[in-house]
Amino acid sequence: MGHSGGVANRDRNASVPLDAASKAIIEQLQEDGRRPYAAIGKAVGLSEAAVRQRVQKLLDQGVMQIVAVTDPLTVGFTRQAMVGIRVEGDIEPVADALAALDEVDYVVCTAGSFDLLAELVCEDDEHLLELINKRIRALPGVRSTESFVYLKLRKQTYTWGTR
Amino acid sequence: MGHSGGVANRDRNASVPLDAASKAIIEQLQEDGRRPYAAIGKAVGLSEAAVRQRVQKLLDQGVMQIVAVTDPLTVGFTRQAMVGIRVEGDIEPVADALAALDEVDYVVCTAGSFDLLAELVCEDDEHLLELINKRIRALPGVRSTESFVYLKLRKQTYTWGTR
DNA sequence: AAGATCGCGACGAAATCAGCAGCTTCCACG
DNA sequence: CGTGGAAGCTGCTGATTTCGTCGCGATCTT
Repeated sequence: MGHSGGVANRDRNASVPLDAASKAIIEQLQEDGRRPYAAIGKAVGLSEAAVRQRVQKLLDQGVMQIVAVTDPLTVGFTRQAMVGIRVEGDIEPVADALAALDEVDYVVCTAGSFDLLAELVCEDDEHLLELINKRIRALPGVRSTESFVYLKLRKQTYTWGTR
Repeated sequence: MGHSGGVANRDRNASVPLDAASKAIIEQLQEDGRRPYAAIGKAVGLSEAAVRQRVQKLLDQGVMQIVAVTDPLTVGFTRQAMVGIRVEGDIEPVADALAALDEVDYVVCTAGSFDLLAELVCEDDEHLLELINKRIRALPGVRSTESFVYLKLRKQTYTWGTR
């Protein structure tokens, strides 16, 4: 796929333990992804070089990524939806197949009345319909799906900090 | 709230028309939010200053934001969930109330068997339980909720490009 | 048609980044 | 205990990038 790979792709469940300094660095970059290393260093009490090394390592490890995020509705994707999926048999291969689709930007395994949730980004209704009916429901192991078409995005933040 | 505000907070439904150059710039920054302006300029055929001015405008307009994103599970939030909510009466005030909660990082109005979807980020089970039972279900207008606790994040990308 | 506005390219000054060497700390191991 | 090694931090230097500003040309405005 043309994607550069998202968080949790490198070490799937690595659960890298983060010390206080790295968490503080992440919080700084959650506020502004382009904040200079020196400014971050001043805020967290490290030298500029140390911050740079840590940031690079966090990126390499896949713990975080620094990217531009947009509201898809404002950049030409007029239809978005969340799809709840019930699977029979192994969930993993279905999750993998979903993750391989370019229009799917988010896949999560869940407990509850769905086994998987996937967020879809489409150009129009026709595209969305084709994706759900022809490609997602056709995946082996998919028992049923339920779609929630997005009407309005109300909140989208990335600054939840760390603990 | 302590949040800096997400996409679509400034001009809610602004739908700013983006020309090809701005779209190309956004795509560059979706790959790497720290890519230098000069490199972006070379890729999209503009000068460094032009890229810089356009990026600044896109940020000011709220069309995009450049931030660090992480898998919350790796930074100390052990419990995440999506909550589907059925509302009676106006949806807007409920959406506003949800958006005001710090633990809620994502709120969207949907068509389908839920009126709203909200993503929650919590520190532990107790925190999650308290949030759903005491604060979300107690909101006026909330008829019922259904929770999907996250077991494993499989894909999370922001590089869907533009159209 | 003159004037105003907007976006872009150009350029210099200042800030930032990248790589490297040296130092300290902390363990593991003999 | 003492030593080797790894990891992390700092300070340094040169290269790169960012930032403010200016002038130009195209497009609108009146």
